[in-house]
Amino acid sequence: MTPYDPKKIEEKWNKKWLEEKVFKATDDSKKPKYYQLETFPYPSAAGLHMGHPKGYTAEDIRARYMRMHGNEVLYTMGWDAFGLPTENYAIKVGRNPKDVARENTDNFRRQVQMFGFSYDWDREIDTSSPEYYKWTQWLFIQFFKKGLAYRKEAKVNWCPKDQTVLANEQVIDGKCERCGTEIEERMMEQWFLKITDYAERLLADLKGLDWPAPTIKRQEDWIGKSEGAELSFTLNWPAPKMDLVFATNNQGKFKRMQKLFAEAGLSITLKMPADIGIKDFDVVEDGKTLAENTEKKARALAKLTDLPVFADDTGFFIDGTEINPVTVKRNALGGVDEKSLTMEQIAEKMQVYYKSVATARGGRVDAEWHQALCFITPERAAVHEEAVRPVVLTDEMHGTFDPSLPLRGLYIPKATGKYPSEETEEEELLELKPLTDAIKKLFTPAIKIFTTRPDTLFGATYLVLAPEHPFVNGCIKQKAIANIDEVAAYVEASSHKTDRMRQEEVKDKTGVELKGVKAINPATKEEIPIWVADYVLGSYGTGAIMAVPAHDERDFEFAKKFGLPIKQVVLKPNAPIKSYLMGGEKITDQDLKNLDIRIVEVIPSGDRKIIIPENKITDYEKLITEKIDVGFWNEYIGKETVFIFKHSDNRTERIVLSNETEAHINDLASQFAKQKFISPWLMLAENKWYEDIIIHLEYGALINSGQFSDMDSEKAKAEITKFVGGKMKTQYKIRDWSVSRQRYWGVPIPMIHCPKDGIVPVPENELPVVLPDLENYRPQGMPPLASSPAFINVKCPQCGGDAKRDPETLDTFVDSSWYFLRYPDPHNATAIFDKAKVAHWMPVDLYVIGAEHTVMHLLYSRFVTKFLHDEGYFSFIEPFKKMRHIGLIMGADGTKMSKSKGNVVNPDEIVAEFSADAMRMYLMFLGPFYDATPWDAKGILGIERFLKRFWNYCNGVLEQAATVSTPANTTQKPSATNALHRTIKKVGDDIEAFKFNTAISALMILLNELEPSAPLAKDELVSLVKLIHPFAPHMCQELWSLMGNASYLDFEPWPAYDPALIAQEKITIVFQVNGKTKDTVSVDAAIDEGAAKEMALASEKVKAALATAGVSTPKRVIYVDKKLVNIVI
RNA sequence: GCCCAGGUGGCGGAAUGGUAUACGCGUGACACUUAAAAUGUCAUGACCGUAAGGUCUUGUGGGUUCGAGUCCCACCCUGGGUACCA
Repeated sequence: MTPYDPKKIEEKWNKKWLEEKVFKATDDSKKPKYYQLETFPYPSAAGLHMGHPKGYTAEDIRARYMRMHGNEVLYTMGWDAFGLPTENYAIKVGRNPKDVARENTDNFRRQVQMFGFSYDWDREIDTSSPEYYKWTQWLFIQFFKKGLAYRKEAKVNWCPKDQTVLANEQVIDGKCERCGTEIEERMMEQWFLKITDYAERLLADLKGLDWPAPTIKRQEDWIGKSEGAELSFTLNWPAPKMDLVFATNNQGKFKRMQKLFAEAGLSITLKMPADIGIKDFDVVEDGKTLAENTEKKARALAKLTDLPVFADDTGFFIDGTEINPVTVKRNALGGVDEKSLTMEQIAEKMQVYYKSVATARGGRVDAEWHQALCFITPERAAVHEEAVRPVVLTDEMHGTFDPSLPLRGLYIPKATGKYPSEETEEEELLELKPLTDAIKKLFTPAIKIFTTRPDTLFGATYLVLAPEHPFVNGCIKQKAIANIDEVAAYVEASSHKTDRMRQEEVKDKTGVELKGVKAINPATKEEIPIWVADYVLGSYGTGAIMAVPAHDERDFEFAKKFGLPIKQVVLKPNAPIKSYLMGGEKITDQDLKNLDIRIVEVIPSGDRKIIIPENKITDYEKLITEKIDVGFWNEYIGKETVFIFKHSDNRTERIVLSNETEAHINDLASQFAKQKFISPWLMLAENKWYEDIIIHLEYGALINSGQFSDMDSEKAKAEITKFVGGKMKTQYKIRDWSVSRQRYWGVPIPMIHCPKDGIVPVPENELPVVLPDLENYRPQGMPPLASSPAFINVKCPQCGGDAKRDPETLDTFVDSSWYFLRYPDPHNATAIFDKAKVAHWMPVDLYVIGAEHTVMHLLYSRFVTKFLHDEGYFSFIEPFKKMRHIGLIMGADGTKMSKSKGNVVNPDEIVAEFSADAMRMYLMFLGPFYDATPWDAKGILGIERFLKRFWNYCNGVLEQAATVSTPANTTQKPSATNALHRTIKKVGDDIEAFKFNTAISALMILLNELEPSAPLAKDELVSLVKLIHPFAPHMCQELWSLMGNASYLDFEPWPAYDPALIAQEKITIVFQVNGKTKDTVSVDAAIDEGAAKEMALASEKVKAALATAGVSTPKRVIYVDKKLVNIVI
């Protein structure tokens, strides 16, 4: 018998697989494609940790399994080789990061090759190679060209000692990971990718993906969509008198606007740019929405003057969809350069275009005419307003053409029903009313807030602004408030706070009031105070909130601390609650436990006595009135309602009430709430009921809300928003992706800063911008690349003048956000990939990834995919069809493996001591693939034994077949064949379901059954070897070869099973009495109900059990097919 | 705090509402051996019992069901994520 020598076998096959390129994936194969993506590792100096081979083994099993099912499998390996740890390590040891990375990569490659993973090594990629990062740079330039890569000021973590920016992960407890110095936050101009533009699609397209549900949820949470309303709170300030520049050079338009301003009753003097000496300002119209365009235009002008600026922009909406003004103009002009045309020519072309739109839709089309307004305040804040007028688009040309009003004659205003040219002056003003109103609103001092609970507007008792809100700045600058110093100091102090420090203050909110200014609640018309507090973030929504302390926890705490009014406006629906205040003393969960009760509802006891109107007293209410001392609540025990009274001497008393009173009591409770306990303006200072108010965030019937009282709060959202002239709005939490890194070991950002032309991308035919070798990689207050004149100094590709390269590098997440698109065509030197190849292989059919990467990497990869889809590179919109997660391998002590704990298991040592096959199989056997499981050093012995036994068994069968004249299958028991078929089914099902642990256990069970006396026929043995092959490929390939085959087992068909043979197996039927097992019998699978019941009643053990119970005839006999008979007595 | 996952022998873990503890580790006994290792055989949830057998047991307490680890309600604990997102 050949002894099992795994070292030799594994070395032999690893070498052959590599040299013969056995697993090379063919692009034009006729087999169905299957693309399996492996998380490409970050090659650290420490080498692979156990988590890598766990995930990789699972994928290798699947890859080999899929090949045996006739698929052409694309299965690859690469290196995410750029990154900070390598750079830091290189600095520490005084070497070049490139050399360090190469060594690490070599070591990783050696290790994964040792495990025998079936990669196509011809497709190996490395993000730090110029061949790869050329395309990372190219990708960045495509983003830039589409306006999706831009620069803005952003907060960064700065280590003053290391003179560098740190990633969030490098900041531990507010200190630098390496030197322990307290980090600072600095504002720096950085590159961003505009992932926010894709927020809605990134959210919507999650539907239908075969991903773990928690992962989908985390993506959703990260995108953080909130639907709510934007509401405007006017201030008790007069509209300001001021000079205002209107962003137009068109006399007609200007005069018209002047008229509207006068109509709005504003004491504002409008000026044309020419009036203040500005001849030309840059009117770029390439924004996305009307509002964005308008602001862009306004900002462009504002750059040239200190005066406040006003701009507008217009567009049609048909069926609620904006006809993008840029698109419209582009379509209308038909590729002709705008600059070569006169105003009249442009107008004419626009008319023709609109006419064609109307004609295309059948002549007359209902539409909306939107006019976006933007006001740049003296503080340089942008305030927006939008006027909407319903119109009918028509294809009839009408009236005289007015070049200043290009669209007149093409629509009929709904307000007047006449063509604009036929309107009287009064009619025209009527038609323009929404615009006048919008203008009026725009210049009436007001604060916009975003809320998800517009239904609680009547309960908004104060406003809170973020310290960075422009209005706060304006108040300080214009000395418009009574406590300037206090507010300025607060703003100043919070600007020095790090986000971390803000977080620590969650429990203790700070803030100051803006004294001398009040806002007006648009619903109640009452004046409410305005506060500045850093619990409101400047970066979300409008940077301002309405505070509804009765229905928002943060507002509640703030109101409590500063004695602000709390007004309840939503009734709490009947629901259990956990804790409450009673008699000034908090009842804890432990108290409830001691009382052995369950709280169902708590009725606030007001001023400690319940007062019931005399004429309404019923017996039960009388009972309550008499009994009540401190408080009471009711709860349900079993099916009864119990009233519990708490008295001032801490005595509790319980009275059981019948069922029918329950509704009555509840009704009573809600009446109390309305009549007595919920005062419309509950002031902390004046009212000691305060503590009995239970803030809640639920939906219910509105109270104290004027005409909306009694309305359901969900419904009231839209109604109240409409009532106060707000608009429904969707907000996202996701922020744009910051990609600048001020470090060396990454992809150089392919941009050139020219003093004349601004930011210019490196021409694509000059890519890659190669990362230069430097003398010193240490960042010294500036990015390392900035210190290399040879790298930095460059000629501007546009003007040819002196310019500088961008000295920063890209976040490594950019490298990994597209690597799966490179494997289909890894060596393409002329394009990022060949479209046909990507169309063939993508999307990824299976991606196995650590649960720790479920947010960033996936979000970025999906974003890049959608972007390239939009650019026309492929038709799919999601990169990863199916995804599964790896659970961690923990140390033997059940905690995460770490050097400091000394519980790290080194894969090299395990392979040296046992074998690669044993390690692969043991990793799969440890526990469920998705769960974190501890590495038990002894457990692998079981796998080693199994492999040896299996080897010996196979060799035994083969020898017997060779020496004994009778064919092996004559000695075989039928049950062995049946067991084999049962196991073929089980292993296949389990591999499909990622249940590798139970697949292996099924194989062990089979071997236990086969040994020692149930040999399989030789062809059956082949099936068995194939079955184990994905788990232990070296050994199985060797066995296959010992059987005299020259081929590779991976391309042999997966064994089929015969369901009829599985059905022939004996089954065990259980006999129960009242659900307790009394007897088991082994029967043929063909047993029917009658026979089974008969056998059960005939069973001695069942008879004995019946006799003991003194029962002769059972009440019922239940039969579960092929499972059990339960006799109910 | 909120969200997610999970609590089953000495350990890792198995179980479409149907024999709880498969499979493996460990442990014990035995066989082989001069001996040890390796290998093989048997046993191995707890308690009571000489035994036959019985009782209990899947974090806790209830519920639904002929029957619950599995479904429902409440609670406790552990792990992970998140953090003032209005």
